[in-house]
Amino acid sequence: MPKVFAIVDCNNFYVSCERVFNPTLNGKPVIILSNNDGCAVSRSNEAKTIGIQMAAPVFKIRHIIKKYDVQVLSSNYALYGDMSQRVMETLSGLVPNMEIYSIDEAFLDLSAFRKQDLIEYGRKIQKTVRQWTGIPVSVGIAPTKTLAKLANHIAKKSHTAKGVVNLLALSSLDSILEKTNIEDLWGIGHRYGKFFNAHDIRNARQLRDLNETFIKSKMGVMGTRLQQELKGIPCYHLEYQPAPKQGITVSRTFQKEISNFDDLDSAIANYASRAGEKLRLENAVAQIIVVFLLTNRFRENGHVSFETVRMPVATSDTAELIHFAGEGLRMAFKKGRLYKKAGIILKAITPDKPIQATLFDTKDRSRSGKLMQALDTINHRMGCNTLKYAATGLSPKQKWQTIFNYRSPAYTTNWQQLPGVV
DNA sequence: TCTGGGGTCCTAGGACCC
DNA sequence: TCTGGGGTCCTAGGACCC
Repeated sequence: MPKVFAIVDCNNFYVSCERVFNPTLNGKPVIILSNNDGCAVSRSNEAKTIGIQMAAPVFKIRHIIKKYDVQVLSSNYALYGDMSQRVMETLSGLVPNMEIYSIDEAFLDLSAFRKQDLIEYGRKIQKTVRQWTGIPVSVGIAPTKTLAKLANHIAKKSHTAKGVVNLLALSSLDSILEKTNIEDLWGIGHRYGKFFNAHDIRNARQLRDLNETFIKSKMGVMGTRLQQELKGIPCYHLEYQPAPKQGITVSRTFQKEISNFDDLDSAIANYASRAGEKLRLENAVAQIIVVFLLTNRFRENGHVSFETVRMPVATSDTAELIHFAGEGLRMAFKKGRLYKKAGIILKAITPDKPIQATLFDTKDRSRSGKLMQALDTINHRMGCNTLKYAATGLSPKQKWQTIFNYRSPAYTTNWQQLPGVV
C-alpha cells in the first residue's frame, strides 16, 4: 500500500510566536535576530517582501529597517521552545503517527486517511493548530518526504493554495517539477545548486530524469535517494523515536573579541555546565570533550583550534566536565589571539548505566549522580543558574555574555512575565 | 564597529588485524 | 622473515538540514 506523507511547517515560526502575544506586530515587517542581535533568522512575509534575506547581518540592513520601520526583536528561545511543544502536542492528537523534524516542522503519516479528501484534512490540521496555539502552518502532502517538502514550499508561495497542497491529486508531476528550481529541493544546497546549474540542470524535472550513474558519481547515495523520492518512490520513512544524540555542542560567539584566558575559562565552564545539563536530560554520559576556539572568520588570518580530551571515565558530572574542559582550553589557548567564538563538543556518548569504570576511578559515582539530580531539579524549578558552579563566573556581567537587547517577555514560561489583560 | 547555533549523514583514506 | 589481500573500524572533511 503506497504511503501518504505530510509535512506541517509553521510559517515564519519565531515571528509567529511573537505575534501570538503581541498582535500589534501583525501586518508589519518583523524580524527576529540571532544571538548578540547579529543576524535576521526569522522574517515575516512583509520583511521578506522588502528584500531582507535569511541570515542577513543587522548592520547591513539598517537602512531597510529604518526606511520601512521594521519591528526588530531578539530571540526568545524559552518562548519558541514552549510554543513548539504546544504545536507538536496538537498535531499528535490529529494523526496516529508523526515525526518531530525540527522546532517548527513535523512529518505526519496520513496513509490511513487516503480515502478521505486530503486537502480537507490538511485544512483541518491548519485550523486546529491555529485555534489551539495561534500559530499559522502550511501543509504539504505527497507520496514521499521530499515531494511533501516540495508541496509545502508551493503551499507557502501560492495564492490559490491557501497553505495546503496535495501532490497526490495530480496525474503527473512533470510541470510542477519543471517549475521548481533545483536549489529549492530538500537535499540540494548551495554547492550542488551551483554545480548543477553550471551543467545546465536547473529544475527538479531535469534532475529527476538525469542519468543515474552520473548523479550517483556526483552526489553519492544521497543523490540516488533524492532521485527516487522525486519519482515517488519513498527512501525515507517516519522516525518516531528521536535517535540518541551522537554529539552535544554548546558554543557562543562573543560580542567583542576576548584575549584574556580567565574570561575564556569561565565561558568554557559555562558551556560545560550547560552541556552537562543536556547530557543528563538524555540520561547519558560522555567520554570525550572537545574544546574549540575561533578567531574572527570575517577578518584575515582566521584561526581555529580544536583540542580533544579523553576523560578517564565517561561522565555527566558538571564538576568533572568543567575540569576537563579547562584542560582542553589550556591546550587550545594561544596568548595574543583575539577570540571571537568558543565552544565545547561532547562525544562518545553512551547511556548512563552501566558506566564502564576503571580500576583507578576514585569518584563516588552514585553520590555525584544524586548531586546532579538535585542541581537539575532546583534549577528547573527556580530558574536556570539558581545553583551554579563558581568556575562559571560570579560577577553578573561577563565579557562573554550574549546580548539580547530587544527581547520580548517569557510570556508562557515565567510567572513574573505572563501577559496581563488591561 | 556590528556577521547564530546545533545538528545529521556519507565518503575516502589510513590503521590495524587476520 | 617476507608477502598479499581483504575486512573492519575510526576519523576528518564535505555536504546538507533547520
